[in-house]
Order: sequence, then C-alpha cells, then structure tokens
Amino acid sequence: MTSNPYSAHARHYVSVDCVIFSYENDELKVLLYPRSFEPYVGKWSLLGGFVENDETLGDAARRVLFNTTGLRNIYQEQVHAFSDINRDPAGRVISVAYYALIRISQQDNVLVKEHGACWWPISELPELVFDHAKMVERSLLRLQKKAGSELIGKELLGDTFTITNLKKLYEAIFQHDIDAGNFRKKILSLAVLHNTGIKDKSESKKGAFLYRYTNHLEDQMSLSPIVK
Amino acid sequence: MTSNPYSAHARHYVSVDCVIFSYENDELKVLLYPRSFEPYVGKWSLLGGFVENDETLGDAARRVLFNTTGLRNIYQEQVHAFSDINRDPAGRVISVAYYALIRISQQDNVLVKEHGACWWPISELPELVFDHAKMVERSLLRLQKKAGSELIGKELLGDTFTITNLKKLYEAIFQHDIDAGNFRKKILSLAVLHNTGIKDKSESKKGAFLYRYTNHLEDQMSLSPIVK
DNA sequence: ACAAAAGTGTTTAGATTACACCCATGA
DNA sequence: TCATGGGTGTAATCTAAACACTTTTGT
Repeated sequence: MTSNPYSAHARHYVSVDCVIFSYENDELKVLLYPRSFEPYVGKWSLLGGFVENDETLGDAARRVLFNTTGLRNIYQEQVHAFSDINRDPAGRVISVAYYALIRISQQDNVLVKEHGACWWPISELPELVFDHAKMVERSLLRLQKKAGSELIGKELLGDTFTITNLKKLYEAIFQHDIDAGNFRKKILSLAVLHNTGIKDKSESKKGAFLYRYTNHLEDQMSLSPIVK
Repeated sequence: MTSNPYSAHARHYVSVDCVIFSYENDELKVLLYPRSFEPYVGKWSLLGGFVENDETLGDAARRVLFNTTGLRNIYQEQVHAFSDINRDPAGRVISVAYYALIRISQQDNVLVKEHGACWWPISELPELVFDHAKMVERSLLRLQKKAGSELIGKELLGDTFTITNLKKLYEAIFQHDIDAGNFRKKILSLAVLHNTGIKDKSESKKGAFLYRYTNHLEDQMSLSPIVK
C-alpha cells in the first residue's frame, strides 16, 4: 500500500448518491430517507453509500439500489461528481451522483420501509442534506434530455401502456402540458411501439389500446426532439 | 482522521485527466504527452494529476491546466468519472475526465515543451494509456453536444473571427462538411454576433467581415440545433 | 479575365403547432 | 344524452437543406 508509486498523494472517501426516480399518480417521484446518523440526523437525504476497494462507482450504485429497493438490473446513469471540500461537514467525501429509473410496483416494500424511505413528488421535495438538491436538479435535467431524444417508458411504466399513460409520464418529466394529438402522432411515427390489440378500460369508457416496445430494434434515437 | 465517522470505509486515490482541445490549421487538436513514469513510460497520455485534500475536482483540473499550458480562467467542463478497478495497473485510482478549450496561441510554449507535450489532431490520435481513449471520445461527444446547441467559438478562436473561420471550426468539431450559406444564415439568426465592420483579407481576396460576440446577452441557447 | 472566397436569394421537403372534429361508451 | 378520454385530420407556420447566383478583388 504505502510502497505504491502514488503514495505521496492524498486518498479520499468516495461515495455514490442515487436519485431514484419512479412514477405514480401522474407524478415523477424521488426516493428519500431521513438520515439516521450524524451529521444531520433526521434530515432528508438521497440513498447513498461509500465506494469500497473491490467495486466501481456503478457497482456501488447498484449495491445501494439493491439494498434499498431489492431490485437488480435497474437502468442507471452517472450524472456528475461533486467535490466541494466542505460538502459534508463530517469529512472530506467526493460523491458521484447517479440517477435510476424503477417501477414503483416492483420495489421491495419491506426493505424500503426498513430504511424509512419515502417517495416524494419531484415538485414538492423537502429540504435535502448537503448538495443533494443539486444532484436531483442535475439528474432531472439529464432525464429530460434523455426523454427528449429517445422514447423512454419501459423503465417507469409497465410492460404495456397506453399512449395517454406515456403522455402523462412525459408531462410529469417535463412539468408542462403536451398536445395529445401531436404527441400520439410523434410517438407512433418513431415506429418503436407495437399495438397489442388489447384495450385498457381502466382510464376511460372508450378504452385505449395498450402498446408494447418492439425490442427487435435496439432503442431508436429520434433525431428531432420528442419533447422540448 | 481515524476518528471520523466514515473511517470504516475505503479511501481512494482520485485523479483528474484533462482532454485539452485547441484548434489550428482547420483541425481540432488534443494535447498529449509521453508518460514520464511507470507504468507505461513513453506511451501517450492525457495530462492529469491527483486530487489533493484542499482542492475540488475542478480545482485540480485548473491546476493541471495551469501547470501544463500556463493558462488560467480556461473554459472546462466535467465529463465523466472512470472507476474500473484495474484501469491503472499501478494502483486503484478513480479518475474524473474534464475537457477544456484553449487558444493554441495563448499557451506558454516553454511549459508545454518542458512536459514534452504535443498537439495531436483528433482524427489521428496515437494509442493512449489506460482508458484515456474513452475519455477523449466522451469529451468529443460532449463538445459536439455543446457546439450543437449553443454557439461556441470564443474559446477556440480569437476575440474576432469571420463566419468562415467559425464554419471551419464547426467542421473540425463535427468532422463533416457544412453548407456555407445555410451555416452563415443560421449563425447570424442567433443574433449573438456583431459585425465589427473590419474586413479580414488574410483568407480571401474579397475579404470577410470580422465578428465579435455581443456579451450583453449571456450565451444564448438555440432551441433548434446549430449543427446535427 | 478568371479563380476563389464572401455573401444573398430561392425553392422544396419535412416537421411543428394549434385546434377542430369524430368515436365509443358508461353513467 | 352527455361528458370524457381516445383518436384522426388539416391548415398555418417554421425549419432544414440543396443549390443557384451575385459580389469583390488579387493575380
């Protein structure tokens, strides 16, 4: 350890903090928990953990995700590394933010409750510890960029969904209304969804067709934006 | 140190690696140097350095930039954190890539030479150590995204420049030809450039007007892409 | 005079937007 | 029957892209 060529340099605690998004009741939500240890016991925090010697940043984020939701193979993306010297008053910690997309119905409720974690609507977040508010803000921007340039939905909705479900998800992500007719045409023109022929009558009397992703084409990028 | 609440966790060497871009002879270039210490002495590498206790990642990137080019107040942007466990065979180092934009004419040539650093055209890079090729690739993608959604040029060109200078810069960044007439109209429609009235005759007999950024409006985002 | 870069104008194809309108059905 | 979401059609507007054409001037 001390004989390695880099030993003259400082070493740092490195952590990951996960902005875990889900979608419920027409709202985009973020998983938060009341911090159980000093500093800031009781204040709301993202779910995070330290990076150990045998894992990458991505591994650590997956571990945090598994420990708190019971889920594996979750879509996640690195957002940004935060390194202000006093971002954590208890010690110098460099933290890398990740965002993840999960279906709220798939989580392990017991585990989530064990941590005292709660889902907060993105538009009504409480005050967060450290720089976690910045992490959420950047993550939302990244999610918007992603959703604007390719069709997302698989991760946050079920396997099948109506165009209206998808429209409401996009409205929740972009926090503004979208024209229903234009959205429908745009989405279908991408030719990545396939009509199952099954009608979902849970949201309207007429019923709306359920669609499913055609997986034979890998997620197709749309050159022109889906939503601005 | 050992009594802090996080002492049960591993600590890591953290470094920054800078993808320093410049523009010369109609080409986008990257600054590289032949590594002077093990492992991989003599192989080409990005310019990097370890993050010490009293500095942020951005500070460390600025320090590397200053030490190698003599420049301060350089545009830089964090790109991505790389953390594969064996990315550096000499030890576990988590490295955060930054890209920076400098004017080649402003650098301190003595300093650059002291490091044996050279400018390599982006299209003809040599083999790089570790995961540095990935860092360059991601940085170029980020630069393309930035240049595609807002007008850049101030950082890589001089204070004033012709529309043709700018077009050639964009061609170097995007590695494809751009229609001169359409580009000119697009750029001028953004209304962020102001004609100085001075003609530059160095590139043509007719001479082309030099433009300057109007700084009273902070860099304006263009909703529709400048170049795809 | 002519080559070469600077700069303008025109035309077409396609995308975006707003919005009118029909459809199906449960209450 | 009527309110409600589902779904289609259309016209006005904007943008991108291709390309023809004019201007200027050093050689």
